[in-house]
Amino acid sequence: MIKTRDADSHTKEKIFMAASEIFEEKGHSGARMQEIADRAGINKALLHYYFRSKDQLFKAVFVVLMKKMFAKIISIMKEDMTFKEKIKKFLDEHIEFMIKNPKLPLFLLSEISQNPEFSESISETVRLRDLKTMLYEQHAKELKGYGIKKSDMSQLMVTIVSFSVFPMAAYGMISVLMPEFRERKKFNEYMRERKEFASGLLFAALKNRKK
Amino acid sequence: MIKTRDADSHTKEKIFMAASEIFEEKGHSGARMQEIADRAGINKALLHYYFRSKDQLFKAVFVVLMKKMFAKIISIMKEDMTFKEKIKKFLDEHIEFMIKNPKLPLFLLSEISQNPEFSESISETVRLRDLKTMLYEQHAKELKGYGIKKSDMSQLMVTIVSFSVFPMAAYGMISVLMPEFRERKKFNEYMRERKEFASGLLFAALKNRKK
DNA sequence: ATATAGATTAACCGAATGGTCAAAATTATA
DNA sequence: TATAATTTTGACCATTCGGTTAATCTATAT
Repeated sequence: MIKTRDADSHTKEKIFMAASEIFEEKGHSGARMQEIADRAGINKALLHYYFRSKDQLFKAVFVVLMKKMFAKIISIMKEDMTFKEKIKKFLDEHIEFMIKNPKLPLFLLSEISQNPEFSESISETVRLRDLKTMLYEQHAKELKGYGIKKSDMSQLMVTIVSFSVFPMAAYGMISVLMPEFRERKKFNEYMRERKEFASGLLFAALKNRKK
Repeated sequence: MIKTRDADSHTKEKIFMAASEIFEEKGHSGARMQEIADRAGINKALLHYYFRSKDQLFKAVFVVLMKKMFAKIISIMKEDMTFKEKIKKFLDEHIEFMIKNPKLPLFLLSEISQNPEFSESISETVRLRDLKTMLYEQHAKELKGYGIKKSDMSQLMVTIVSFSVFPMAAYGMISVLMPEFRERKKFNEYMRERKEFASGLLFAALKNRKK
């Protein structure tokens, strides 16, 4: 077998990065192969040489971005900490991650909604079968202390994620309604304040909840 | 002037409805004029007869859907109630509205993010200049009682909206991670439970917040 | 009945788009 | 250096897509 030269992975990576950017910005149907080629600085035919079709290129990008998004979440949830510590760490790191990848959340939400057929390839990729059950069993005492039943977990988990993800996904809308956030720096500041606000709100409520 | 026959407005409305559905499902770039014509049961040329171009048709639909989404929010916020009552009513009616229009939230978030040039036509359309300031002045005493400063309002408002909007926008993702919600009925149930959960969480926290 | 204006359609157009192919260029191997 | 394998490119193809046009149809007014 002949070895691949370093140009190989290099080019493939350039394509992959360009594709990630374009797809994140414009989505699957809005992206153009030509534009991806241009940004990668290569000929369009090369796209099809490395990735057979637009769909396959998209799928490759999508799966990686999906993993990227969930990797951190899952690893934090598996660490050896109290529930409260986990949530705080999650808010901190997840918000920092999204500040570096601001278009990612909305991209993932949109594409998964428009292409439900990816569902399968995702649940294979993102291994977290039943995160909420796992978490509940792991922190049963602490959570019961907060007055949280197992049946509350879906509401709780979605709420926690929404604290960080929603403002990021809704950035466009927010910056229209609150023009002070058109400046990206101001918005990032806002997101960082949100770490404290969200965990403060959540645990103030939970503290109050136990009877 | 010759009067328009009933076919006129009827047809235009059929087109508009078909376009709304298709655009909501697939977004601006994913939608096809032919598909819209098919769903409306008319010839493609008629689309261009009533609305000059795809962009204009889209814009017409977008503005109306945007109004539809904000109309209720704004009217509730202007009613004569306590802040707490407003929030509860908002959660109730907004969630019921979204159950009837499940694709709408994600569609608006996506399109506004991809076409920031709509910003202008929106801020004209959606009149709520500075809702959070208005609300704060209206409920100054009540909010101060909760320990909320004016500077907390952006965090608070986004949080309240996220309670209802996020799970709806993230339905695709949620139904992958929590397969029990693939059944739309179960998910709607979940959303209705959320009314209580959200206001419960919020006001439990606020109660705890005042020192 | 005939003329008129608006509504609707089939057929068509040009540009854009995803994709292919054979040749050229580059790199690795013998 | 010669040869084989891989990478890269320009030119090209078929299809899709938004949009146009001229003709047909329908209803109303005179």
